[in-house]
This record gives sequence, C-alpha cells and structure tokens, in this order.
Amino acid sequence: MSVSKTEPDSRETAAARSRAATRERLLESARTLFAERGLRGVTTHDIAREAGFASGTFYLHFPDKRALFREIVAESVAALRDRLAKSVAGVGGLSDAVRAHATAMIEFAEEQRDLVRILFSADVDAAVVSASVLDELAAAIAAGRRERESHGDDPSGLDAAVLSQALVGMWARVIAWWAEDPARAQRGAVIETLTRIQLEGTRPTPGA
Amino acid sequence: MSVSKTEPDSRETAAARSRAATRERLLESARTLFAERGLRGVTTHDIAREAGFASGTFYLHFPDKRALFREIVAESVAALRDRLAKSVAGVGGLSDAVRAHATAMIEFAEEQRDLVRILFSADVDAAVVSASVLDELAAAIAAGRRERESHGDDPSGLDAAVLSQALVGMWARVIAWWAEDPARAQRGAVIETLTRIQLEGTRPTPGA
Amino acid sequence: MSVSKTEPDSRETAAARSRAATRERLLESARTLFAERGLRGVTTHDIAREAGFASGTFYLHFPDKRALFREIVAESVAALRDRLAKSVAGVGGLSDAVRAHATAMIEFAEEQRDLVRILFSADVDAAVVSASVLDELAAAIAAGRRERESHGDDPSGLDAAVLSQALVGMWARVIAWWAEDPARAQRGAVIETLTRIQLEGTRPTPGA
Amino acid sequence: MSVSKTEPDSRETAAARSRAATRERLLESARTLFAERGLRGVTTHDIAREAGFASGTFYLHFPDKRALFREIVAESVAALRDRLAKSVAGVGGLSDAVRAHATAMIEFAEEQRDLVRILFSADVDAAVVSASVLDELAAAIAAGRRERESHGDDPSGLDAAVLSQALVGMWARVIAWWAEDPARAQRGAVIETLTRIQLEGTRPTPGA
DNA sequence: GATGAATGAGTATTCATTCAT
DNA sequence: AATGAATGAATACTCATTCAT
Repeated sequence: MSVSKTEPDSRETAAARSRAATRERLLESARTLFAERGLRGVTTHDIAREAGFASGTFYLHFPDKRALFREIVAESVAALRDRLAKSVAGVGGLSDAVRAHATAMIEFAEEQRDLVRILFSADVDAAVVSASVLDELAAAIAAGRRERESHGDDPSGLDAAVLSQALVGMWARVIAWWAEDPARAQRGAVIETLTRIQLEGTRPTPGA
Repeated sequence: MSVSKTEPDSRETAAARSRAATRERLLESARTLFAERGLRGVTTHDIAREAGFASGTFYLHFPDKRALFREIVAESVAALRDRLAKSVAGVGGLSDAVRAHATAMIEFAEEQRDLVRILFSADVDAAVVSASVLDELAAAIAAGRRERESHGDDPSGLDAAVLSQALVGMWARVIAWWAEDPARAQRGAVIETLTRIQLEGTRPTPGA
Repeated sequence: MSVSKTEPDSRETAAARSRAATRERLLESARTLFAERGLRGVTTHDIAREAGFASGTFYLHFPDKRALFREIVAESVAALRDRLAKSVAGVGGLSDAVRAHATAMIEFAEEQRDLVRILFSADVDAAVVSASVLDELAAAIAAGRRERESHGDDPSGLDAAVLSQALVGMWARVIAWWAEDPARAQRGAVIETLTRIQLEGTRPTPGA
Repeated sequence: MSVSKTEPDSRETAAARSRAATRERLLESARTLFAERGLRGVTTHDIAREAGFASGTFYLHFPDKRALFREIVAESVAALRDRLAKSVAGVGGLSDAVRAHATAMIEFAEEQRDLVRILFSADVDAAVVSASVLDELAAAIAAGRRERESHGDDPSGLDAAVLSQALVGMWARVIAWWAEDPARAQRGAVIETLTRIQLEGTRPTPGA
C-alpha cells in the first residue's frame, strides 16, 4: 500500500518548486522590461510572453501589474539597504565611511543594472513606490551625517531638508547615469567625485 | 478671387491671429494638465475640452500629443536658458555667479511652477524630452565652471562628466521638490544650500 | 460676414440628429439582442456590430452595458405603465376594468415582443432592474383591487402580500409565454383566462 | 493482474465509495453556491475550493459546469415530483387535494431552500434547464385538474394551456418569494391563498 | 483518483487619431 | 477653422478547461 503512494511531500515540493520557478521567471522578465520601458510601457502580456508563458499565467502569480512592480521595488530596496548598511559597518572615519558608501552603491549598480534603472527612473505612476528608494538613500546619508557630528564635527549650518534632497538627487542621478553605460566614467572617478562633493559640500561654515 | 476681398492682408492677419490664439489656449491648457497629471495621464480630449474646443481641433494645431509636449518643453527650456544666462551676465566673482544662478532658478520655479513640474518630473515617456532640460542645466553649470577657471581657479580635479551629472541631479531634485510646495523650505535657505554645495563640493583639491 | 457662416443651428441640429440616430440604432440592436440572449449573453461589441458601428462607438453613447440595459427597461416600464393606466381610465365596473387591463397587456405584448421578453425574463443580473417591472404590474393590480373595494366589494380575506405575488407571477409568466409564440393560444382565450382567474380567484370569502 | 490483488471487490467498492463521496461533496457545494449566486456567478474553481478539492478534480466528476447544474436540477425536480405525488395520493376531495399540494410545496421550500432558489430563479442561462421544473409543476396541476374532472366537476371552460401557465407562474413566484424569506408571510396564509386562487379561479362557468 | 499550474479565448473599457460636415 | 462622431487597436483581467505529475 505505502509503496504505491507517491510521497506527498516530494509531490508538493515539486509543484511548489515549479510554481516558484515560474514566478521567478516572470519577475526576471519584468525586471528586464521595466528597466527598458518603465511601468506603463510594459504590458502584463509582454511580461508573460517574455517569460514564455500565456498571458493568464501572470495572474496566477500576481494580482496585477502594480503588485509585481511593488514587489520588485521592495526586494531591490531591501537589497540596497543591506548593502549600504554593511558597507559602513565598522568603518572608522567619516571620510572612509562616505567613500565606503559610494563604493557599495557603485557595486550594487554594477551587479544589478536593471534594478538600478527601475529604482531611479521616476516613472510618474511609480512615484509612490520609488519614493521609498530615495527615502532609503536619504536615510543612509543622514546616518552618515549624524555619525560625522558625533565625531565632533560641527553641522554644516545648511538646511537639513534641502541638503538631503540635494544629496539624494545627486546620488540617484549619477548612479542611474552611470548604470546606463558604465563606460561613461571610470569607476574610481565616480566614487571619488561623489565622495568629495558630499564631504566638502557639506562641511561646517567653510569660510571660518 | 482677390477682387471680392477687401484688405486681404488684414483678413489673413485676423485669421492668423485667431489661429494663434487657439493654439495658445491649447498650449496653456496642456501646461496646466501635464503639470497635474503627466504626459500619459492627460488625453488630447482633456486638453481640447479644458481649452474650450472640440477634440478634433487639437489636430489642426499639433500633429500629435507628443509634439505638443515637446513644444512645451522646448519653450520652457528656452525660457529657462534665457533666465539663467541673464542671471550670470556681468556678475564678477564665482561665488556671486553661482548664487545668482541659484537665485534665478528659484525665481523661475516661483513664477512657472507648472513648467518646473513638467520639466523635472521624470515621466518615463517624456524621458527623451526632459533630457534636454537637464542638458541645459548641465550646460549652465559647465559655463559657470569655465568662468571660474578663467578667473584663475584650478579645476577641482574631479571627473567633469560625473560632476555635471551630480550637480544636475542635485539641482533638478531640489527645485522640483521645492516647487511642489514652497513652504517646505525658506527661499534663502534653498539658495544658500545649493550655492554652498556647489562651491565647496567642487573646489580644487580640498586637502591642498 | 454673416453670409459665409453656416448657420450654427442647422449644423448643431444635423450633428445632434446624427448622434441621436446612432444612439437609437444601438438601442434598437440592444433590444433585439437582449431579448434573444439576456443581459449577460450580449457583448457591447455585439451590440455595436449589430448596429453597424465599431466597438468604441458604444461608449460614446452609453457609459456601460448596464446603463443601456437600465435605459431600455426604464423606457419599457414607462410605456407599459402608460398603456395600463389608459386602459382602465374611465372604465366602470371591476370586471370590465380587469378585462381592459388584460387586453392592454396583450396588446403591449403583441406590439413589443422584444421588450416583453426582456422585461419578463428574470436574468439574475437584471434582478434589480426587472423588479421594477413586476412592481409596476403589482401596482396596477393593486389599483384594480382598491377600485373594486371602493365599489363596495369586500376584500377577499386573503393575505395581500401573497396575493399580489401570486397575481404578478401569473401575469408575467403568461404574457412572456404567449409573447414567445402568439400561436400558442388565442388572443381572446388569454384575456379571458387571466380575467377570470383574477376576478374569481380573489373574491371575498367564497364559501360565504 | 488479479493475482496480486486481495479482494478486488472490496477494494473497488472502497474506491467507488470514495469517488461517490467526492462527487457528492462537489454537488453539495454547488447547490449552496448556485443558490447564492446563480449559474454564472459561480466558477468551477469556487465549487472545487468550497468542497475542499483542487480545481481539476471537478472535471473528473462532471464533463462541465452546465452538466453539474443540470444534474442538480434533475435531482431536485425528481425530489419535488415525488413529494407532490405523495402529497395528493389518496386524498379525496379536490379541495383537500389542492391544499395538500400547496402544503407539500411549502414543506419542500422549507426543507430545501437552496434548491428552491435554484429551481425558481430564472437565470437566463438556466432557462432550458429550469423549464423542466415548471413543466413538472404544470403537470402536477394538470393531474389535479384531471382528477377533479373525473370526480364529476365540469371543466372551467378556460384554455388549458393558458391556465396551466398562469398557475405555474403563480406558484413559482410565490414559492420563490417566500423561500427567500419565510418571515414575509405566515405559512398558513401562503397555503390558503394559493389554494383559494386555484380553486376559485378555475371553477367551471362562474356566472352560471 | 487527485492535483494545481498552465492555457488562451473572451470581455469591458479607453483613447489617439481621422474625417465628413 | 472648427466640430464631434466614429474608429479600432490596445490592455487589464477572468475563467472554463486541459494535462503532466
């Protein structure tokens, strides 16, 4: 009796694996297409076809297009957050921390070009969603600034809100621009430039 | 033909005036609507209705929706360019030039909130079009830098391409953010912050 | 000046006429198709195609399928109400009134077979809408009953709610059945049968 | 093949029992859901899920959704037929027979509210199928009439076809209305009203 | 026998664009 | 020049049904 029965576990596992694989292929295709054409420029049909499935399959795995998009963004933001957090962990001086942070960002852009394009291309419909990415960046920058001050450095005297928008804008644009085509500038030059602007541009009362 | 017409010139002029007026009303409505809802969020019907015309009239004046959008952007870019050029004309020191530039930008944002929103909201579909705006900004910044160098200052030693992307990103984001709601920061603080970051962040070899 | 202008009135009127004609053709097609296949069995595309228009045209005239259906039902109910009201106006005795009512209903069914089919086929989705028809019928029946009582007849002693459901059910079914194929019974026999059941079936305490 | 099997009969029987049980659970779920939402409002997935099976299982037991629906209706009609037949068996007078018939119907509605809702809600798609129910009712009524006549009563002189449609319409509507919410009228009042209308409404030549 | 992932035709609705008046 | 009715391709989402495991 027991012999003739397929183990339910292995069956369920196989089905689950297959399901997960389909889901992952859809996500993969979506990442590519979103990176190329943005949220609105991509159809659920496009995503399914690109992944090699019929159009209805999409809805077996995601309630709708926005949900899929949100999921991709959430994943990416989490990955980026981890990367940035690790990069500055245990780094002593401010200067080194800012540079480590820039380096981590560049590495992320190198490895995840599609994600970076999605995260930093401000599709109007994706505004809510991509806000989180920039908030994330702003938080990382703010953390750096707090550490700097804890090391005895004076605050820059600049408006904190304006400053954080400025730095976020700078980072997002440079990373997106560079990820578009890494041949545009040397890796080291990008890191150095971002680091220097952030360090020098936000120093306490420069004239003093 | 010409016989029956009295003063064909004035007539044609009147007709041309009327035509131009219709065109302008369509542009005006489009500016408002694009600022509110982006390129994709606005239909040609919306634009015509808002302007008080039937939907077919739109196509008597513009070949299609993108063309209208492009025209608005081109106009705006030209206006911005003039404003920025004038702002620095005849200004002596680098510091003053950068500050004048920031001030001009803020003034533009105050007077043309709709345009600023269109120009700096990176709608994916409008990407090609809005690239020109940022190029414009980059050019203005580069011009400032050249002037600085001509005044004897050393270049910062930073990669020029990266630097210009960084500054453009910073400017675009801060201006868009502030134009969205000017109560977010004091006018003076915005000018001061942008000026300081640009000046200090791009100094020649800081350690030296 | 005034000569060269086409009279706006005639222009508007022509456009309005054309618009109204399209609307009417859509309504006409919809009546036929709904009568054949019910609300759910008919597509907006079907209606447009049957009327000789492209699918988008439907939405130029009706916000959606249900709205069109509701309009047809409302029209029909109003027409039926008028007919029934007129039929009993000025008719003296109860017996004559009930017979006049039955006759009017039969005439309506003869002239508007499609409408009758729509009104009395209780499509589940159309429940809300078709309820109004039956309410209408119930009201007409109740009016007859009130008149009867005002003529000195005693009430039947039957539960009024049950009775009205019974009569409505009877009427709706017989009319729908007969409209489906008028050869099923002779006109006079239908009228006579409905009249007799209603009169005799609802007499005051028969045994008394 | 047979060698290795111990007691193939009991095995097959067990398998058959299991199969029948699955079938029954599907039917049970379908009855509930159809009563709530009609044929079109219920998906095969809904039925399978409600019964605790995967969606494919449905098609192991029924060729398609309509077949399942037809089967439920057929079962119900048979049950109703039995009930009605038994109710009048051996009942003497016409009056008692009609009352017994009405009582049986009410009892059926009380015990099988779901079925009654399915049987008498004239979903357009279910029209073919539900016709059989009404035919059944008509047959039962006709049987009553025949018996009456055999007892020496004269026929009513009314058109038999029209009459049966009228009575069927009356019955179906009242029962469906009452089953929807039994608080709408007292049990006894429903029975009495239906009985009286049928008896008095179909009497031989009332004027005589 | 049961599973459940996959299919793909179907359906409502939108909107850029055309064109007869 | 202006009108606005008409077009029809596009697009998100559903669901009956199939079939490999």
